[in-house]
Amino acid sequence: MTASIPDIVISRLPIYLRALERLAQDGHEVTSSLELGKHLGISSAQIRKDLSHFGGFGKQGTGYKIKYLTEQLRQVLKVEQEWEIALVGAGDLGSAVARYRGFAHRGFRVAYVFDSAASKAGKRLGNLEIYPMEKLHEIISERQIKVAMIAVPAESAQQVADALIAAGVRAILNYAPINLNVPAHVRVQYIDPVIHLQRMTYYISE
Amino acid sequence: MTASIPDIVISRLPIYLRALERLAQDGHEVTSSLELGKHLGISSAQIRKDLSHFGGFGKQGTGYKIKYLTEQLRQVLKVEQEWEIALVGAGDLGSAVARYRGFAHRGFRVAYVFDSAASKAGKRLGNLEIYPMEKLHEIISERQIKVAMIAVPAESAQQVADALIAAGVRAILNYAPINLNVPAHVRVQYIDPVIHLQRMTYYISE
DNA sequence: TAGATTGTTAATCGATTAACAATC
DNA sequence: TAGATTGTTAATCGATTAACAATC
Repeated sequence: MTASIPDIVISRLPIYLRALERLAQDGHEVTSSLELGKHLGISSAQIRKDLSHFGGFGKQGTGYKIKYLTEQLRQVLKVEQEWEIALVGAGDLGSAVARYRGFAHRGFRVAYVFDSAASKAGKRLGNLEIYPMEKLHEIISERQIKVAMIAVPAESAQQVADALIAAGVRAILNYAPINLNVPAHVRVQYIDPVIHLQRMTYYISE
Repeated sequence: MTASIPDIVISRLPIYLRALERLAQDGHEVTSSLELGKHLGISSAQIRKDLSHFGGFGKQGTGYKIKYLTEQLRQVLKVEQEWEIALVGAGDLGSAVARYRGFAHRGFRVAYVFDSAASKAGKRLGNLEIYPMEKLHEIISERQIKVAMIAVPAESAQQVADALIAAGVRAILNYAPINLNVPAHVRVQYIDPVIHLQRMTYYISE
């Protein structure tokens, strides 16, 4: 615990968690680093090494109890309880994100939605009220929201990020196709489908 | 060109391209590895090293001409011309993806949409017709579609992937929260917002 | 017990960075 | 020319893998 754990290790834990949940759904109760590795295209040694940073979760000869390992990984990642998320942007993309049912049971819930359009303020998105940007600081700081998603055009993404951070947000998932400048205590992740697509076309030959 | 270029290098090129396009939009004509690196939080040495895999795109003393470097990177990534994309799944998420305007001018266009629901077949999504799954093989193989996106529930994602690959698809962007098993000649990328969120909460302390 | 699989060490492999000659 | 920045080499750093003793 003294030496900090490489971020690349942290980045694989959610993948393991997702695979474990699927194995559990399929009725499995126990798995091994070899089986998990085959599912994910990762070497068994890497999985064991990654997990060993946090403790010995398995048993020699038998492997890992799925339910137990799942609980442990949830604790490590701090997703045993639900984080309330603030979503900024209620356009096509923001609406789809707000309606996405995949957050439930994985540690997150979209709890507040903001949009700069005066025409949208007060309207509803599913069972959520859309708040104007003027309310952002008050709500986020009072409710101590730490996690946010940005689904606004690239041009306004940076200023939205600044406002979120000023209100206390510590983790931002940015759907706008632009790099954000943030202080060191804030984490940012990006979702840009084009980046992924461009990364694959390189390999497509005639 | 004989030694294959590391995938991690390829994965950064779209990021560089996106930053260059933004600089161009902001009226810049020239940049340097140092400036680009500051924007992206990457060392200038890494940027120069990455680019040098493909040729000398800059000039000592002055840096890189943005327009020229942009063209070169587009060629390397094979996105000078537009790829037609097949989208499978026309639910909330698929609809938002189909309507997303960020593909234009970045090398991609959603050209065909498929959905398994009989109720949706023949309906329109924007200006695109929704085809039934039965048409998938015929259309994708005849039009030689090589790139596809999957926006169906996790339970059916693998069989959709199998069908796409059988029809000739070589690159899949998967929005379903599940790992796909694909043959070696097919590339897969994943978009799962929860994975990104879980990767950040680890770092949030009280 | 015999077989299987973990956790961990050491070896290998690969990626990043520092430094600088080349040169615009 | 003097200053700046590239492209590239060598050094450093870190991550992955192989191997195996420990042990269930």
